[in-house]
Amino acid sequence: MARKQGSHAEITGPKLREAALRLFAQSGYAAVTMRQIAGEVGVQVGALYNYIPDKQTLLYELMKSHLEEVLDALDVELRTGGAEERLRRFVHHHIHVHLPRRDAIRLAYDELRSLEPQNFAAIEKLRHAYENHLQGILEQGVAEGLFRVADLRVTTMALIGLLTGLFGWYRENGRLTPVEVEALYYDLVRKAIAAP
Amino acid sequence: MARKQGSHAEITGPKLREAALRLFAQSGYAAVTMRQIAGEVGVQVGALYNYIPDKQTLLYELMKSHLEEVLDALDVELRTGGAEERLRRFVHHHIHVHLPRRDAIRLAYDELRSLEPQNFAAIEKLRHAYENHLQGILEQGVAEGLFRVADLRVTTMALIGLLTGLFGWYRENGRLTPVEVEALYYDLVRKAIAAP
DNA sequence: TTCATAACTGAACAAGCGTTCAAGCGGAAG
DNA sequence: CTTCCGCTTGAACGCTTGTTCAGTTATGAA
Repeated sequence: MARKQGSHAEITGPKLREAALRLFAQSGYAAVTMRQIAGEVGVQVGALYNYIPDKQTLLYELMKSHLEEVLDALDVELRTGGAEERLRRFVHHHIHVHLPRRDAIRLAYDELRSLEPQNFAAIEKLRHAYENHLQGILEQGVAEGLFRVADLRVTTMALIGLLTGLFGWYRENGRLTPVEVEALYYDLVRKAIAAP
Repeated sequence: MARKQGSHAEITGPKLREAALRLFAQSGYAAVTMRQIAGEVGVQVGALYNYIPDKQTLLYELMKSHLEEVLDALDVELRTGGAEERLRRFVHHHIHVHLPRRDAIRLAYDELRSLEPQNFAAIEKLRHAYENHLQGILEQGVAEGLFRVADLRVTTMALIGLLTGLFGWYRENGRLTPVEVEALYYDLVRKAIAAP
């Protein structure tokens, strides 16, 4: 029977994932050692292997659970509405979900190359699902005559790049609040694809 | 007296830099071993150290020489012209210089974290110089009444993100030629900041 | 209080790391 | 042809890597 109290498992498990996420995002998967992670958790290396089968699976699970979480929330958010309203919600969701999770999105974009082929394929699929949400909104907007998009795929990828670049330079304690930055980014996106 | 023919130095040197650039961009600095690089060059590990003092300096020199090259070319390109013309040349230059050098720009953006503090500071400076070129164009455009920019710094960073995201997904043998993709990206940039 | 066992320690493992260097090869200079 | 030396080899160095595991600790259940 599983112990419910007094067990460290329910502390060490999350601490391990937090530390790994932070360190992987900061220094890159290959540059982080299991001993570094153990040090942050406050435990010896060997103890980590009560929670994960190996380092590669740890990376994969971190990326997968983040992307699934974000996609689930997005599905709900975009269920209804016109193209303009859905675009606004997409930008809002993208920025507000990721800003407090900068480490997670940097993993999802930078560390694809550190995944073994099978894991890579699974994560790539989730990333495509995310891109396709935006692409669907653009299609809808074109159909509604609200947007003008010269090339659907290129515009989708360009806007994803625009929105994701934010996490490379934004600083929590900088000049602008998340709300201000969201308004500025939405304005750029909206104007870039507005029908004349 | 330096040998001019029959010496391998003038073959091995460039081959080393090419291989290192490719492998670093592909797998990340930390994940690439000196033995892997030597293997690609067709030489034993020890031989590499006739050309570089150590691995870290190799990374630094690759990033530095790429950025300096790009900046020098940009200085010439943007010397004259109105804001609209200079913006067009900036986008043209950015895309056409980097597309055949995808590895180099990925290094410059992804591997900043692999640099030791002193090297990091030097590279960061060059990156800022690049961003400031675009920012100068935007300022000029606003002064000329051609562009409308709500926040100069945010717009600069957003557009850099937009333009740089391209190198994450564009494929040489894909559906679109560099010229087509440049036109599409320029259109997005132009509309995003156009004065009404 | 006793017992079972989840959680952790501490040491060990083979493999691989960046870097060094004595020794040898082979083409250019004399 | 002989000498010289830039370039390369092949082995070695001390250290770190991810992972394993027998043994210890400490907790909740009985």
